[in-house]
Amino acid sequence: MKITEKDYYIQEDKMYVATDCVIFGFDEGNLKLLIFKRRVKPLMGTWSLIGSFVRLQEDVSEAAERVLKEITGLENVFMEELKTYGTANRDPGYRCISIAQYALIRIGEYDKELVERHGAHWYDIDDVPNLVLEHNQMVEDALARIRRKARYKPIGFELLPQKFTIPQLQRLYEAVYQKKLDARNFRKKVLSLNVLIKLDEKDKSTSRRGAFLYKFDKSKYKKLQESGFNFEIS
Amino acid sequence: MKITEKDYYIQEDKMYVATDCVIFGFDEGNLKLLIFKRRVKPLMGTWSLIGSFVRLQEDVSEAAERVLKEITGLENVFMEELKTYGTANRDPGYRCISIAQYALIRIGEYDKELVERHGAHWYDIDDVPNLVLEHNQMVEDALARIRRKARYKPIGFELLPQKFTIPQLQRLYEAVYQKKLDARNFRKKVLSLNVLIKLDEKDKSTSRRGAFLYKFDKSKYKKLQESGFNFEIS
DNA sequence: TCAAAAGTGTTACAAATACACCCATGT
DNA sequence: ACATGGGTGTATTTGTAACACTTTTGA
Repeated sequence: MKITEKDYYIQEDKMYVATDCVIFGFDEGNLKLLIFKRRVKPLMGTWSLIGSFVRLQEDVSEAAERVLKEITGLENVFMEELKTYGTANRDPGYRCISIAQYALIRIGEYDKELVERHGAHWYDIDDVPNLVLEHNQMVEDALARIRRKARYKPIGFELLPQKFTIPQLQRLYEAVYQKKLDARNFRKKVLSLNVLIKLDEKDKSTSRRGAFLYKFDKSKYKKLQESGFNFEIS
Repeated sequence: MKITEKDYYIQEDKMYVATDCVIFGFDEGNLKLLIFKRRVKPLMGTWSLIGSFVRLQEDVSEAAERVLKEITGLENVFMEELKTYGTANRDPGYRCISIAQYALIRIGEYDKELVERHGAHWYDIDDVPNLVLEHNQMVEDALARIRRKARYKPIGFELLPQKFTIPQLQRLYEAVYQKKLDARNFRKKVLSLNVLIKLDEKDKSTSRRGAFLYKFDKSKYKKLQESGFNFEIS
């Protein structure tokens, strides 16, 4: 027996539900944020996170995946709910709550043409302009989240290309934690986690000597994500 | 200039937004959950978390506070967003997303008459019956959250009465972590956090000798909540 | 040959763990 | 006097933190 809306809920209030996406990338030692210029009213032309209204027939997470794919061309990206921004007066149009998500993506793997067509731009995380509504707050909250989370889950690793060097991984952690780490201690700790596979190739783009490339042992990496670890370092 | 709904949003979908509240308490060595019997259709008579639709003119968090007060009489309770349950088909009535919250309350401080009038009941956390919709999932997720969170924030402390003994605090942590802790190490660690004030009174309800009562140093306790700590123990 | 980043080990210190007995009191 | 939970100290282990020099190689 299908229960119809009319029966029970009709006297309650309906509202818009949106989802906004804080998209982090990592490049050249800097943590970066992908934002774009709004092409729709209201507030057309201002910088904004990507987002969308959630449709009746889609999950909230599907809406986030949809908009991410529309703009970056990416699918199967690490994405997680951040929190709900649900104050009554947050949207100047009509009552609308937003469920913010954050995503970690590999810069270089997204569709550049798509991004440009949508007026998107990567900003250094320390250099983000004013965004629409409370989107700057969302970015701050997402940053705080990944800074905490990086201490017990190998979350930062989602941001690197498939093959990466240990100094590269270290620069990522330095960007996330915003402090210099000791190279010996870092290497020791990372290798002790036992999820890296050393390759025979070297990356010579940052030094004459070159640094060995590594990749993740996917199954061990997954176990580590489930069990967590403790990554306090220098 | 007030922007009206009609201008921009009218072609988008609206839906119901609800909030459900996972309410934890602690008593006699057990972590407990407050649930109640639904008095409204659909699914009248089944066990359920407390919850409510969010109204157009109230914040999501206000809706959660409203329903918590209606049923327990409590205000100014520790409550935090858990996550959104937003699949398209979760509600048999009409599209409705729910933003789950979790609250930690002091058993004994809530209004018993109110609770009974609303058909509420405290269940041991290991003994929770089947709940409506995905509410069992919400409880599991909330449990996982507090178990993790108890390791770096003094979150568990919200569950104790104003005056409490160290063995009581230990039993709380044992209930949250689901393992026995070493009394000496526990005491050492807790006292080293430097947020407890020893009182002259003893609680003799659990032993002939009695255990000294303590209370929290509120300002130090707040600082600890902000800065976090590390509570890995035995 | 030199500049610039990669790679490597050891010691000192701090924190967590394991562990067993005496204390206070009501009955 | 005894049963029950409260309270205490130390040695061991584990993990983090601090620290400086050699290697490689393209220009």
